[in-house]
Amino acid sequence: MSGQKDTFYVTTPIYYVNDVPHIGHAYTTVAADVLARWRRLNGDRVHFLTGTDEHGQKVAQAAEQRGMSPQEHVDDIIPRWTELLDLLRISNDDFIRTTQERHKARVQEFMQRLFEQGDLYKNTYAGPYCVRCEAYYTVEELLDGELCPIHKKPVDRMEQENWFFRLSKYQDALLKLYADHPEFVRPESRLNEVRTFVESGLQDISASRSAFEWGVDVPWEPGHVFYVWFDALLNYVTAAGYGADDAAFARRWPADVHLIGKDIIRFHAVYWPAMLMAGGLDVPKQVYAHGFLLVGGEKMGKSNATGIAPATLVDHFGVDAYRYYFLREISFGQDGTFSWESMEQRYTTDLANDLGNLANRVLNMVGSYFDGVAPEPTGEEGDAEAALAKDLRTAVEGARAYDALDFKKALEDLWVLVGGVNRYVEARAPWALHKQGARDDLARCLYTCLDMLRIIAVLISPVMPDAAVALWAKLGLAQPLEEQRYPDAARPGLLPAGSRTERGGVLFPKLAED
RNA sequence: CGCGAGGUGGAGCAGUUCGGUAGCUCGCCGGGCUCAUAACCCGGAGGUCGCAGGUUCAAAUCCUGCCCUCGCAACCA
Repeated sequence: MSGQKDTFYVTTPIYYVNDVPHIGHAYTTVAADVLARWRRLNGDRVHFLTGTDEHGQKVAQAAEQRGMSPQEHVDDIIPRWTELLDLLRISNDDFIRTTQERHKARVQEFMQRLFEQGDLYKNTYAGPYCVRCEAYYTVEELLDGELCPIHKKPVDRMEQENWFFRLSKYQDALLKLYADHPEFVRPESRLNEVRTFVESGLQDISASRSAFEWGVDVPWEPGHVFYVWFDALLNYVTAAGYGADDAAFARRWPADVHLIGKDIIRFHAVYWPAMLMAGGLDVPKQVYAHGFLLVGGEKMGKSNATGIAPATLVDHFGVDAYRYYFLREISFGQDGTFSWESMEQRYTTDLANDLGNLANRVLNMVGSYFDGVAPEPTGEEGDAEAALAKDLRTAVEGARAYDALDFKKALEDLWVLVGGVNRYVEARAPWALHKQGARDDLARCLYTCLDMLRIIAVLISPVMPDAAVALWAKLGLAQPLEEQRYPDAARPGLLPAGSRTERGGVLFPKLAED
């Protein structure tokens, strides 16, 4: 019974099960996975959660159209999401579905508590309502005064008796949270946005729906289900063991970081901490909102998003390149543009030419000059080694940028080392040393190259797990890659001389012309 | 006066917190090397850092005003 938090807990949003997975979903999920793998590399105990949001009116309607029960429907389409995780090598420790009993029962308990302490009250809400959006609109928001601004379809007039959450009661507590813990919302510009919103005055929000049944039942009010956001947000605690496994929950909660897209920041940075305060739980340490992916210069929507399924890109570029591209190309907190051309360029330049070719040329020389056995580094070190040592420091220190979710910086700094080893090879010209018969210098040079490749394999492993393992295998290292720890494994000289390396088999083959 | 983000060589970006040689990738030009996936390495051309003022010995970086682009503006993820 430690009762102490000792686990790094990272989450993605739970994805709306009716959606078709697109690169936006994959972006958040990959980033969370890289963070999880990075913390594991640091020796932390990690709990990485993702999952699906399966309630709501649209799900029920989709099911009805297919002549299925809602549960049959979601069970049927859930593989879309689990396949995405496999496709992208996501190392989540748990996968929550909001239709699971472990979730629903705990949601009811949590909300019952809010009800009993008076944080929920009954009121009537009336207004224009779009069924497809599952949302009320104000008259001003409607197109021509009668059409849903998103679906361009006529809206219904809806009047519901709803249960409301006293969000307004937590306004001051939220402002205190932002003041005391500015790191609660990242990047900083998002915090400013959130603070301004809260300062402008919070209204209570409805927490239940009575027009349909597909949701978590409100225990004290038959015919009502909880509004899907209350249901959905609570996944972060129900999946961590809240109310079911107190020991596990204590080790995990509060979450270290909720990774989200900037579109849902209000729910995570305002409603969610207010709910937790009401429920007597700690708020998460951080909500990190990343930017949007733009496609063809436009905000990604359903139309252009579905045109580029993650699977299409993975088929063409491979899973490692997929993961690498989005994190290297785009500043995580900001919007970024996806294009097929830039992805091709990243692949060819960074992966095939710089890294893949480096591994290939080094392993080839070790094969030719030392029969594939890593030599003892007998020769003296010189200026070339000193320059390389500087690049190594850049890469090793740069890796800490993973902690700030600055993937771009971490990878940029790592590629300083990749370039550095290429420069080192040029400076030492091992092919010339071989011709001169300078065996000691040649051994020093190629040992150093192999040792640097070992470190590179460790440092790329959070981002490119498959490529890291492949490179690790080529180096003939006996100790498993997953047992390596940062920063110890990034110290030079740890590659055992005598390792049997393997030539041939290209890490990142040139893309086929098409 | 709604809020926020962005406007840096041909393209895409970093740098702006704590002012002081304008950096990276790609593209272009020239050279080197030959171990390697025609890959790698070196050098070069190219920018009044949106505009106009101000502070300062010194501003992409601080202050003021303005212009342009894009999001958000309460229950659609």
